[in-house]
Amino acid sequence: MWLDSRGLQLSDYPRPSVTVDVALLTVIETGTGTLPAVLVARRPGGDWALPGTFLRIDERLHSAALRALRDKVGVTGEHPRQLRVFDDPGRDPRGRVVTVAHVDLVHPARLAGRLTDSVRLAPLVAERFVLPDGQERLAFDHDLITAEAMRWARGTYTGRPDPARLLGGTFTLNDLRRLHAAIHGGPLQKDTFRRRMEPLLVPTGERSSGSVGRPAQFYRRRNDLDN
Amino acid sequence: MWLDSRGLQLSDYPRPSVTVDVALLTVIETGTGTLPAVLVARRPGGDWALPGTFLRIDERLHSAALRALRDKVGVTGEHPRQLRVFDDPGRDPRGRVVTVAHVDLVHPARLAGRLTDSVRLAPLVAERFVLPDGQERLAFDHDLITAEAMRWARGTYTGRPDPARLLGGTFTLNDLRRLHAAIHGGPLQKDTFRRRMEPLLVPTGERSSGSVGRPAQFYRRRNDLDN
DNA sequence: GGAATAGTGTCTCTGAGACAATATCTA
DNA sequence: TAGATATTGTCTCAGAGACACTATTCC
Repeated sequence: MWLDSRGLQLSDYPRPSVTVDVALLTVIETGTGTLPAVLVARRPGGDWALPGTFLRIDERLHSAALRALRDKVGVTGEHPRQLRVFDDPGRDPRGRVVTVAHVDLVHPARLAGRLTDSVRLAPLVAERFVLPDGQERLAFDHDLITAEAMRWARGTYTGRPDPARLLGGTFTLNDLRRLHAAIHGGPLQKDTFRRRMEPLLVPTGERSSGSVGRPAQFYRRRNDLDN
Repeated sequence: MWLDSRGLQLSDYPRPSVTVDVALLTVIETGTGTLPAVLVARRPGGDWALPGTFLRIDERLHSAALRALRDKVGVTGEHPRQLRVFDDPGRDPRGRVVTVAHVDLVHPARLAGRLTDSVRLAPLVAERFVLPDGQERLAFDHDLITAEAMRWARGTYTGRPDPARLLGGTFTLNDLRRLHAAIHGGPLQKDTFRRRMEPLLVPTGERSSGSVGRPAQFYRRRNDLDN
């Protein structure tokens, strides 16, 4: 066992606890259009927070993030990435806790069966995530984390069709444009958008039907790029 | 004091230690040209590592990074930023330690007076940082950290003249181009480079002299942008 | 004048952005 | 047919990239 110059081991020193928190983002269809949303879980006290957990001593951050998703919101199969560490000394009333925030962006169908009274989706309206019960803020500093997670999502979607496969296998350019408008938070011109995206897509040959107007070509992502 | 449902507090649970490590990058002039370099410190065992320290329980990451720079390499006044957390379970032989890697890019004059037998600059040659004593690798996973730090540095210098003020107040476009070529790792065309940079600069009116060839205009950074 | 370095003119490509026309479906 | 949506034509503008030319200094 390793000992330092004073004969002490690492665990003899006071040190902060480490948690992971995961901002699991998705998009949902509402009456007024497509909106980004984040998955939140109700805590014992009744307030809402991102799923998170304490990092165990021999655990990797990625595993802890997966465990938080499985145990707190019943979601499996995601691929959370590190966002950054949040370390404000007053951020957790339980004691000194720094958290490694993670983020992922997933298809809403992966979450649909998991929603309960205490696991909900909070849609983004006017740059704020709207919580159930009309609550104003997420617990801890999770409002900061979700804001940074949305910035990450916008970054990954600019210039790429659908890296998180939010649209499934095939989609029309209108589907894709509505998705990007939702994530970006504003309208996008259809011809410019088409020309930027088309080289990254391949038409399937099938066309939409059943609705009014000229049928649209279906596309899928070119898989020779990180689309 | 906060207690959980089992009557235990946070410090009753086994948990990893947290360190911060700082990749302090700079550029140095050598006989063959300008090269990026990273500040390394010799450890008791004789191997080289980035300056780092354990995060104390009530300390912020930023403060710990500054403390590591002050205590381990005698450098003050820098502004390290978070890179990401490195958490490989075997990365530290002393026990379970995750590290929050930080990075900053500073003028070599800020380091020149601090170099000693055990505090040195390792220049980047052919995508590898060359250590003193002909040693192959940095301690722990610090080779991974320095590689990611260089990626960060390249990102911050693309499209901006000199955000880290590596050239001081005034410089010619040739000075600037040599700096960018060193950081980017390859040659840059002078006319294209000039046209991209000139809108971000303001000429001082003075011109170089004393050497062969047509004198060059001196410039400084426009400070109405994050240059 | 010759060597060396600084700075500019110009051409080609590419892509964004905007407007408007044309095409093809449903009701 | 009218209405709705998809798709394309075209014009302008800006910037990257490349090549070659001109300008100004020191020796």
